Amino acid sequence: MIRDARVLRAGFVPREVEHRESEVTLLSSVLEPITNDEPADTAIVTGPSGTGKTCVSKFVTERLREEVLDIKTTYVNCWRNYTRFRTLYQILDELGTTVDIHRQSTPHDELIDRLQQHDGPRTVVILDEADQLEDPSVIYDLHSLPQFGIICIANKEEELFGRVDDRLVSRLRSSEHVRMDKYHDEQLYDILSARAKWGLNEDVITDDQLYQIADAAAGDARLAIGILRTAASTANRENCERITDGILQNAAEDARAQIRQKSLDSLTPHQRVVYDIVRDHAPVGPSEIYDRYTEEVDDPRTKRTVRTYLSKMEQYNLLKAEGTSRDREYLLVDSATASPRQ
DNA sequence: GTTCCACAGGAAAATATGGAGG
DNA sequence: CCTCCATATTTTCCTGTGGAAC
Repeated sequence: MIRDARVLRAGFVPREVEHRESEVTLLSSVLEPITNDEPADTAIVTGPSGTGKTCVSKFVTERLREEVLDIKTTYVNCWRNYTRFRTLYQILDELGTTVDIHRQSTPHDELIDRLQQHDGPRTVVILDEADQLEDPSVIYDLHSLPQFGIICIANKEEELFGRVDDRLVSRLRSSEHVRMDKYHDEQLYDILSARAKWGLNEDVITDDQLYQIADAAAGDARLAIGILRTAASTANRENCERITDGILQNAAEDARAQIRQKSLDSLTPHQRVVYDIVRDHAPVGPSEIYDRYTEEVDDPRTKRTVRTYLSKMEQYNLLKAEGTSRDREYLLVDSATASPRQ
Protein backbone atom coordinates (compact mmCIF):
# COMPACT_ATOMS: atom_id res chain seq x y z
CA MET A 1 0.00 0.00 0.00
CA ILE A 2 2.40 2.68 1.20
CA ARG A 3 5.77 2.43 -0.52
CA ASP A 4 7.53 5.40 1.10
CA ALA A 5 5.80 7.27 3.91
CA ARG A 6 8.38 10.08 3.95
CA VAL A 7 7.09 11.36 0.63
CA LEU A 8 3.67 12.04 2.12
CA ARG A 9 4.87 13.79 5.23
CA ALA A 10 4.58 17.54 5.70
CA GLY A 11 7.94 19.17 5.17
CA PHE A 12 9.24 16.63 2.70
CA VAL A 13 11.30 18.25 -0.02
CA PRO A 14 10.87 16.38 -3.31
CA ARG A 15 13.65 15.72 -5.79
CA GLU A 16 11.89 17.88 -8.33
CA VAL A 17 9.55 20.75 -7.56
CA GLU A 18 6.46 20.89 -9.75
CA HIS A 19 5.25 24.12 -11.33
CA ARG A 20 7.68 26.37 -9.55
CA GLU A 21 10.48 26.41 -12.12
CA SER A 22 10.65 30.17 -12.52
CA GLU A 23 10.56 30.73 -8.76
CA VAL A 24 13.34 28.18 -8.27
CA THR A 25 15.43 29.84 -10.96
CA LEU A 26 14.90 33.32 -9.52
CA LEU A 27 15.72 32.28 -5.99
CA SER A 28 18.80 30.40 -7.15
CA SER A 29 20.08 33.41 -9.03
CA VAL A 30 19.67 35.62 -5.98
CA LEU A 31 21.74 33.22 -3.90
CA GLU A 32 24.20 32.54 -6.69
CA PRO A 33 26.89 35.03 -5.53
CA ILE A 34 27.34 33.03 -2.38
CA THR A 35 28.74 30.14 -4.38
CA ASN A 36 31.60 32.44 -5.37
CA ASP A 37 32.14 33.52 -1.79
CA GLU A 38 30.51 36.87 -2.41
CA PRO A 39 27.74 38.47 -0.34
CA ALA A 40 24.29 37.51 -1.59
CA ASP A 41 21.21 39.68 -1.65
CA THR A 42 18.33 39.05 0.70
CA ALA A 43 15.41 37.24 -0.89
CA ILE A 44 11.78 37.74 0.09
CA VAL A 45 9.34 34.90 -0.53
CA THR A 46 5.63 35.60 -0.04
CA GLY A 47 2.37 33.78 -0.71
CA PRO A 48 -0.63 32.13 0.99
CA SER A 49 -0.26 28.92 2.97
CA GLY A 50 0.42 25.75 1.07
CA THR A 51 1.94 27.43 -1.98
CA GLY A 52 5.39 25.91 -1.58
CA LYS A 53 7.35 28.78 -0.03
CA THR A 54 9.18 26.64 2.49
CA CYS A 55 9.52 23.77 0.05
CA VAL A 56 11.09 25.88 -2.70
CA SER A 57 13.44 27.59 -0.25
CA LYS A 58 14.67 24.29 1.14
CA PHE A 59 14.89 22.81 -2.33
CA VAL A 60 17.04 25.66 -3.63
CA THR A 61 19.40 25.64 -0.66
CA GLU A 62 19.79 21.88 -0.82
CA ARG A 63 20.62 22.04 -4.48
CA LEU A 64 23.15 24.77 -3.76
CA ARG A 65 24.77 22.50 -1.26
CA GLU A 66 25.05 19.75 -3.79
CA GLU A 67 26.78 22.08 -6.23
CA VAL A 68 29.07 23.79 -3.76
CA LEU A 69 30.31 21.75 -0.88
CA ASP A 70 31.16 24.30 1.76
CA ILE A 71 27.79 25.99 2.18
CA LYS A 72 25.61 25.65 5.22
CA THR A 73 21.90 26.18 5.59
CA THR A 74 20.09 27.08 8.76
CA TYR A 75 16.34 26.96 8.97
CA VAL A 76 14.57 28.99 11.63
CA ASN A 77 10.85 28.83 12.18
CA CYS A 78 10.14 32.32 13.49
CA TRP A 79 6.69 31.36 14.66
CA ARG A 80 8.25 29.02 17.20
CA ASN A 81 11.31 31.18 17.78
CA TYR A 82 9.59 34.52 17.80
CA THR A 83 11.95 36.54 19.99
CA ARG A 84 15.13 38.10 18.78
CA PHE A 85 17.10 36.02 21.24
CA ARG A 86 15.59 32.70 20.22
CA THR A 87 16.03 33.40 16.53
CA LEU A 88 19.70 34.24 16.87
CA TYR A 89 20.20 31.39 19.30
CA GLN A 90 18.66 28.97 16.85
CA ILE A 91 21.03 30.08 14.09
CA LEU A 92 24.09 29.80 16.34
CA ASP A 93 22.88 26.45 17.52
CA GLU A 94 22.70 25.07 14.00
CA LEU A 95 26.15 26.46 13.30
CA GLY A 96 27.31 24.57 16.36
CA THR A 97 28.67 27.53 18.31
CA THR A 98 26.23 27.90 21.16
CA VAL A 99 28.50 26.94 24.04
CA ASP A 100 27.89 28.81 27.28
CA ILE A 101 25.13 31.13 26.10
CA HIS A 102 22.50 31.71 28.73
CA ARG A 103 19.37 33.73 28.60
CA GLN A 104 20.09 35.81 31.66
CA SER A 105 23.80 36.40 31.54
CA THR A 106 24.45 36.89 27.84
CA PRO A 107 23.88 40.37 26.47
CA HIS A 108 21.92 40.39 23.26
CA ASP A 109 24.64 42.00 21.20
CA GLU A 110 26.89 39.13 22.16
CA LEU A 111 24.84 36.89 19.87
CA ILE A 112 25.31 39.24 16.93
CA ASP A 113 29.01 39.50 17.73
CA ARG A 114 29.35 35.77 17.60
CA LEU A 115 27.57 35.61 14.28
CA GLN A 116 29.79 38.40 12.99
CA GLN A 117 32.88 36.48 13.97
CA HIS A 118 31.56 33.36 12.35
CA ASP A 119 34.09 32.62 9.66
CA GLY A 120 33.05 29.12 8.73
CA PRO A 121 31.44 28.28 5.43
CA ARG A 122 29.00 30.72 3.85
CA THR A 123 25.58 30.24 5.27
CA VAL A 124 22.06 30.69 3.98
CA VAL A 125 19.58 31.54 6.72
CA ILE A 126 15.95 30.69 6.01
CA LEU A 127 13.63 32.76 8.21
CA ASP A 128 10.29 30.99 7.87
CA GLU A 129 7.16 32.88 8.94
CA ALA A 130 9.27 36.00 9.34
CA ASP A 131 6.14 38.11 9.75
CA GLN A 132 5.67 36.44 13.12
CA LEU A 133 8.83 37.96 14.56
CA GLU A 134 8.03 40.25 17.45
CA ASP A 135 11.09 42.32 16.64
CA PRO A 136 11.77 42.30 12.91
CA SER A 137 14.94 44.34 13.36
CA VAL A 138 16.70 41.01 13.71
CA ILE A 139 16.33 40.79 9.91
CA TYR A 140 18.22 44.05 9.64
CA ASP A 141 20.99 42.77 11.91
CA LEU A 142 21.42 39.63 9.86
CA HIS A 143 21.16 41.60 6.65
CA SER A 144 24.26 43.59 7.55
CA LEU A 145 26.39 40.49 8.01
CA PRO A 146 27.99 39.76 4.64
CA GLN A 147 28.70 36.10 5.27
CA PHE A 148 25.01 35.26 5.50
CA GLY A 149 22.47 35.03 2.73
CA ILE A 150 18.91 35.43 3.92
CA ILE A 151 15.62 34.07 2.67
CA CYS A 152 12.64 35.71 4.36
CA ILE A 153 9.38 33.80 4.11
CA ALA A 154 6.07 35.50 4.95
CA ASN A 155 2.41 35.21 4.08
CA LYS A 156 1.92 38.80 3.09
CA GLU A 157 4.44 41.37 2.10
CA GLU A 158 2.61 44.14 3.98
CA GLU A 159 2.64 42.20 7.24
CA LEU A 160 6.37 41.84 6.96
CA PHE A 161 7.06 45.44 5.95
CA GLY A 162 4.37 46.98 8.10
CA ARG A 163 6.24 46.74 11.36
CA VAL A 164 9.87 47.28 10.43
CA ASP A 165 11.52 50.67 10.38
CA ASP A 166 12.10 52.63 7.22
CA ARG A 167 15.78 52.00 6.67
CA LEU A 168 15.13 48.26 6.63
CA VAL A 169 12.10 48.63 4.38
CA SER A 170 14.11 50.55 1.79
CA ARG A 171 16.83 47.91 1.82
CA LEU A 172 14.35 45.05 1.66
CA ARG A 173 12.39 46.67 -1.14
CA SER A 174 15.44 46.54 -3.34
CA SER A 175 15.97 42.87 -2.59
CA GLU A 176 14.61 40.23 -4.87
CA HIS A 177 10.99 39.33 -4.28
CA VAL A 178 9.53 35.93 -5.13
CA ARG A 179 5.74 35.82 -5.08
CA MET A 180 3.87 32.55 -5.02
CA ASP A 181 0.21 32.17 -5.89
CA LYS A 182 -2.22 29.43 -5.00
CA TYR A 183 -1.93 26.35 -7.15
CA HIS A 184 -4.53 25.62 -9.79
CA ASP A 185 -6.34 22.31 -9.60
CA GLU A 186 -4.27 20.84 -12.46
CA GLN A 187 -1.04 21.86 -10.76
CA LEU A 188 -2.19 20.33 -7.49
CA TYR A 189 -3.08 17.20 -9.41
CA ASP A 190 0.46 17.01 -10.79
CA ILE A 191 1.94 17.45 -7.31
CA LEU A 192 -0.33 14.79 -5.82
CA SER A 193 0.30 12.50 -8.74
CA ALA A 194 4.07 12.73 -8.22
CA ARG A 195 3.74 12.05 -4.50
CA ALA A 196 1.40 9.13 -5.10
CA LYS A 197 3.82 7.67 -7.65
CA TRP A 198 6.75 7.70 -5.22
CA GLY A 199 4.90 7.18 -1.98
CA LEU A 200 2.23 4.63 -2.85
CA ASN A 201 2.04 1.37 -4.73
CA GLU A 202 0.55 1.37 -8.20
CA ASP A 203 -3.23 1.58 -8.65
CA VAL A 204 -3.85 2.49 -5.04
CA ILE A 205 -5.59 5.68 -6.05
CA THR A 206 -7.24 6.78 -9.30
CA ASP A 207 -6.64 9.98 -11.22
CA ASP A 208 -10.20 10.96 -10.59
CA GLN A 209 -9.67 10.68 -6.86
CA LEU A 210 -6.54 12.82 -7.06
CA TYR A 211 -8.61 15.47 -8.80
CA GLN A 212 -11.17 15.24 -6.01
CA ILE A 213 -8.43 15.93 -3.46
CA ALA A 214 -7.10 18.82 -5.53
CA ASP A 215 -10.59 20.28 -5.67
CA ALA A 216 -11.15 19.90 -1.93
CA ALA A 217 -7.82 21.49 -1.05
CA ALA A 218 -8.62 24.78 -2.82
CA GLY A 219 -5.09 25.57 -3.92
CA ASP A 220 -3.37 24.55 -0.69
CA ALA A 221 -0.73 21.90 -1.39
CA ARG A 222 -0.08 21.19 2.27
CA LEU A 223 -3.77 20.44 2.84
CA ALA A 224 -3.91 18.32 -0.34
CA ILE A 225 -0.95 16.19 0.68
CA GLY A 226 -2.41 15.93 4.18
CA ILE A 227 -5.63 14.51 2.77
CA LEU A 228 -3.69 12.03 0.64
CA ARG A 229 -1.61 10.96 3.64
CA THR A 230 -4.65 10.49 5.88
CA ALA A 231 -6.48 8.51 3.19
CA ALA A 232 -3.47 6.28 2.57
CA SER A 233 -2.88 5.51 6.22
CA THR A 234 -6.56 4.76 6.80
CA ALA A 235 -6.60 2.35 3.86
CA ASN A 236 -3.41 0.82 5.19
CA ARG A 237 -4.86 0.35 8.66
CA GLU A 238 -8.00 -1.25 7.26
CA ASN A 239 -6.00 -3.54 4.99
CA CYS A 240 -7.57 -2.17 1.83
CA GLU A 241 -5.69 -2.56 -1.40
CA ARG A 242 -7.08 0.61 -2.83
CA ILE A 243 -8.26 3.93 -1.48
CA THR A 244 -12.04 3.88 -1.73
CA ASP A 245 -14.17 6.96 -2.31
CA GLY A 246 -15.52 6.54 1.21
CA ILE A 247 -12.06 6.64 2.77
CA LEU A 248 -11.25 9.69 0.67
CA GLN A 249 -14.44 11.41 1.79
CA ASN A 250 -13.56 10.85 5.43
CA ALA A 251 -9.97 11.97 4.95
CA ALA A 252 -11.10 15.24 3.42
CA GLU A 253 -13.56 15.75 6.25
CA ASP A 254 -10.90 14.90 8.85
CA ALA A 255 -8.55 17.45 7.36
CA ARG A 256 -11.29 20.07 7.50
CA ALA A 257 -12.34 19.03 10.98
CA GLN A 258 -8.77 19.50 12.15
CA ILE A 259 -8.71 23.00 10.71
CA ARG A 260 -12.10 23.70 12.29
CA GLN A 261 -10.91 22.39 15.65
CA LYS A 262 -7.83 24.57 15.44
CA SER A 263 -10.01 27.62 14.82
CA LEU A 264 -12.34 26.62 17.63
CA ASP A 265 -9.42 26.26 20.03
CA SER A 266 -8.29 29.78 19.25
CA LEU A 267 -11.56 31.31 20.45
CA THR A 268 -11.77 33.05 23.81
CA PRO A 269 -14.33 31.72 26.35
CA HIS A 270 -16.69 34.57 25.48
CA GLN A 271 -16.39 33.86 21.77
CA ARG A 272 -16.97 30.20 22.46
CA VAL A 273 -20.23 30.98 24.28
CA VAL A 274 -21.41 32.94 21.24
CA TYR A 275 -20.44 30.08 18.95
CA ASP A 276 -22.31 27.55 21.08
CA ILE A 277 -25.44 29.73 21.06
CA VAL A 278 -25.42 29.85 17.27
CA ARG A 279 -24.72 26.12 17.11
CA ASP A 280 -27.61 25.27 19.42
CA HIS A 281 -30.21 27.74 18.13
CA ALA A 282 -29.40 28.36 14.48
CA PRO A 283 -30.69 30.07 12.55
CA VAL A 284 -30.71 32.91 15.02
CA GLY A 285 -30.80 36.71 14.79
CA PRO A 286 -28.36 39.16 16.41
CA SER A 287 -30.57 40.37 19.24
CA GLU A 288 -31.49 36.85 20.32
CA ILE A 289 -27.81 35.90 20.28
CA TYR A 290 -26.99 38.88 22.46
CA ASP A 291 -29.86 38.21 24.89
CA ARG A 292 -28.85 34.59 25.34
CA TYR A 293 -25.22 35.62 25.63
CA THR A 294 -25.91 38.09 28.46
CA GLU A 295 -27.85 35.34 30.26
CA GLU A 296 -24.98 32.93 29.91
CA VAL A 297 -21.97 34.91 31.17
CA ASP A 298 -21.54 37.04 34.26
CA ASP A 299 -19.63 39.97 32.75
CA PRO A 300 -20.97 40.34 29.23
CA ARG A 301 -19.17 42.36 26.59
CA THR A 302 -21.01 45.02 24.61
CA LYS A 303 -23.08 44.40 21.50
CA ARG A 304 -20.41 45.92 19.32
CA THR A 305 -17.84 43.45 20.63
CA VAL A 306 -20.15 40.51 20.01
CA ARG A 307 -20.59 41.76 16.46
CA THR A 308 -16.81 41.68 16.11
CA TYR A 309 -16.81 38.13 17.48
CA LEU A 310 -19.41 37.08 14.93
CA SER A 311 -17.56 38.57 12.00
CA LYS A 312 -14.30 37.04 13.20
CA MET A 313 -15.93 33.61 13.34
CA GLU A 314 -17.36 34.24 9.90
CA GLN A 315 -13.84 34.92 8.66
CA TYR A 316 -12.66 31.70 10.24
CA ASN A 317 -15.45 29.94 8.37
CA LEU A 318 -17.06 28.72 11.58
CA LEU A 319 -20.28 30.64 10.99
CA LYS A 320 -22.05 32.26 8.13
CA ALA A 321 -24.46 35.15 8.03
CA GLU A 322 -27.49 35.43 5.80
CA GLY A 323 -29.31 38.65 5.06
CA THR A 324 -27.98 42.18 5.28
CA SER A 325 -30.07 44.19 7.70
CA ARG A 326 -33.00 43.43 9.96
CA ASP A 327 -33.43 40.04 8.37
CA ARG A 328 -29.93 38.87 9.22
CA GLU A 329 -29.52 35.42 10.71
CA TYR A 330 -26.46 33.52 11.78
CA LEU A 331 -25.95 29.79 11.32
CA LEU A 332 -23.19 27.22 11.38
CA VAL A 333 -21.22 26.54 8.25
CA ASP A 334 -22.22 23.16 6.91
CA SER A 335 -19.16 21.13 7.80
CA ALA A 336 -19.52 18.80 4.81
CA THR A 337 -19.15 21.63 2.31
CA ALA A 338 -16.96 23.94 4.33
CA SER A 339 -13.80 25.01 2.61
CA PRO A 340 -10.76 26.04 4.62
CA ARG A 341 -10.39 29.72 5.14
CA GLN A 342 -7.75 31.77 3.50
C1' DG B 1 -42.76 58.23 -0.12
C1' DT B 2 -41.32 58.98 4.75
C1' DT B 3 -39.91 57.60 9.12
C1' DC B 4 -38.26 54.38 12.23
C1' DC B 5 -35.39 50.94 13.94
C1' DA B 6 -32.26 47.03 14.10
C1' DC B 7 -28.13 46.16 12.30
C1' DA B 8 -23.07 46.26 10.22
C1' DG B 9 -18.80 47.76 10.63
C1' DG B 10 -15.08 51.86 10.69
C1' DA B 11 -12.30 54.99 13.69
C1' DA B 12 -10.46 56.26 17.76
C1' DA B 13 -10.29 56.34 22.70
C1' DA B 14 -9.96 53.51 26.80
C1' DT B 15 -8.56 49.57 29.10
C1' DA B 16 -6.52 44.96 29.89
C1' DT B 17 -2.62 41.99 29.12
C1' DG B 18 1.90 40.32 28.87
C1' DG B 19 6.77 40.69 28.75
C1' DA B 20 11.31 43.08 29.56
C1' DG B 21 14.14 45.33 32.48
C1' DG B 22 15.19 47.25 36.82
C1' DC C 1 8.62 41.66 42.90
C1' DC C 2 7.41 45.90 40.78
C1' DT C 3 7.18 49.37 37.01
C1' DC C 4 6.85 50.65 32.46
C1' DC C 5 6.11 49.94 27.77
C1' DA C 6 3.99 47.81 23.70
C1' DT C 7 0.39 45.30 22.06
C1' DA C 8 -4.21 43.42 21.92
C1' DT C 9 -8.80 43.76 23.19
C1' DT C 10 -12.85 46.25 24.26
C1' DT C 11 -15.75 50.22 24.42
C1' DT C 12 -17.54 54.44 22.71
C1' DC C 13 -19.13 57.00 19.10
C1' DC C 14 -20.37 57.14 14.76
C1' DT C 15 -22.20 56.65 9.73
C1' DG C 16 -24.68 54.13 6.31
C1' DT C 17 -28.06 50.49 4.89
C1' DG C 18 -32.35 48.26 4.14
C1' DG C 19 -36.69 46.18 5.72
C1' DA C 20 -41.15 47.37 7.87
C1' DA C 21 -44.83 50.18 9.46
C1' DC C 22 -47.24 54.12 8.51
